Amino acid sequence: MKKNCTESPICSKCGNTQSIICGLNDTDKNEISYRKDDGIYKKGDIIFKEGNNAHNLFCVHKGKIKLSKLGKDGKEQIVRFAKSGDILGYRSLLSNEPYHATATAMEESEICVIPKEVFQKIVEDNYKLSLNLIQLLSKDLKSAEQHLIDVAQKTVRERISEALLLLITSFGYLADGKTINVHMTRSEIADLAGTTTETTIRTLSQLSHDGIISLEGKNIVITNHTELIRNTNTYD
Amino acid sequence: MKKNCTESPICSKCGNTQSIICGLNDTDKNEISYRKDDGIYKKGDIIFKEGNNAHNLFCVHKGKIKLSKLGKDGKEQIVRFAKSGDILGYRSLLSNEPYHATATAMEESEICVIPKEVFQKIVEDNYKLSLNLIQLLSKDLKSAEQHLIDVAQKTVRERISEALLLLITSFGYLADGKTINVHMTRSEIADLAGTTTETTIRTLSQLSHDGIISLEGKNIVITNHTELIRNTNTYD
DNA sequence: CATTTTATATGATTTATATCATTATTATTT
DNA sequence: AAATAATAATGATATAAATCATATAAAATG
Repeated sequence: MKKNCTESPICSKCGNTQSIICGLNDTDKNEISYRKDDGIYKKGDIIFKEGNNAHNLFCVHKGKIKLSKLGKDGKEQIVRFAKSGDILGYRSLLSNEPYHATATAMEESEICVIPKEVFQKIVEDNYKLSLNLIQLLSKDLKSAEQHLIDVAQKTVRERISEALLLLITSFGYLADGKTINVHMTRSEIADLAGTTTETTIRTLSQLSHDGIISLEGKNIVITNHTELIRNTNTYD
Repeated sequence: MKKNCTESPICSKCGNTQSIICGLNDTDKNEISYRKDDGIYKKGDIIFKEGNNAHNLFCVHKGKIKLSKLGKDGKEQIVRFAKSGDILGYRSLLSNEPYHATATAMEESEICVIPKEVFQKIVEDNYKLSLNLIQLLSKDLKSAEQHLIDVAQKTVRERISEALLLLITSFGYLADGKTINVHMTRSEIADLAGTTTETTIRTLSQLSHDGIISLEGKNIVITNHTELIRNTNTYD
């Protein structure tokens, strides 16, 4: 559910320096600022749906988003996350396809909505931007392939350990440097690791029992990072 | 093992019209023809290895290639295939990273080897090419994400059915219109479907018993395509 | 604040698939 | 052609994880 926001972020003054939009010149940024719409999405709100026609590029100004696809019997599979500075939907716009996944806000998020034509126009006269998009796609493809191997070959305990590490790289820690900076239900973690809710609950409490993590309400605290990595059974 | 070939294919006269190289102008094609090297790879030959530094773009002129990554305990996972007209290694060249996967010839293959600098130079002054690369990456990412869900959520029988369909879309049929145009061992099919050799053997003979396929020596013949699709348990 | 809903926790049971073991068949090499 | 190696085929057994069932705790809602 999108609502209008009183003060819309201005692209040329956006704090997200790592965003792909930031590499653009001021003319382009101003064009985007002028044409874009701005939306606040509440926790659980759907930003776009898998299979729907793609009309916009989404630029996450603030918040946390999960990208998921529907699998067998409607079971959800989380494919990746997005946070401040990330852009969503560009793949569909570039190849004129429907959205590949469903984007859901994991917490209150502020997202700039840039119309398809504006984005396409800017890509057309920005060779540099197209190279950056290639980098982005390469990165996403690389992690998708890795995720594939993980899910295909690892045990549930290894996959859940991987999932926790992914949450850390995606969202980081709270100020204490050990509490994962995101709230997810056991069921969502299951959708990420490719297992069931019950097994996730059991495995997390095992990890907790083994002193690797600590479950404190909605928070997951990493108490032994080295051991967590060892539990993923990866060597690189 | 690379050998010199007496008559190297000339890019401007290459029959592979679908290749990304074909969209280039004659100047670029001639530059590639002049600078490229040409190699014949025998069945089982490794074209490049996961983790090695990337120095070349590979353009498959003829043959069949499997791209695989090493997973847990050295277990192989096939991530995709390449055939005539496909290019390999471009992702690593564009992002200056080592090769992401190992490329192995599945049968005698003829592959043009284009030096990194030549490719990079051409990408630099070819905006159109960079857009095509984006399309390619998008396509690969899309299928990687689908493959992820398949492996995560489907049963072995469903995954093996998917694997057979992937072989069909990758390599097509022989002239009879029903024999899959590629030879793979049960172990390789297992590496593709993410299961074990024994289970693959059992499942294939079940599919054969159910009249969906027919196992004729090294060949797999699809006798009931509709039923094979139904066995993948996919609806789209 | 009571009530309904949603999330977490654990136990018991089942099942798909891996693993181990052996034999048969088909290729490859000498 | 004989010998060797690689691949395919089956059976028996073990096991990780799903499924089913129920209980408790926490959040959301009227």
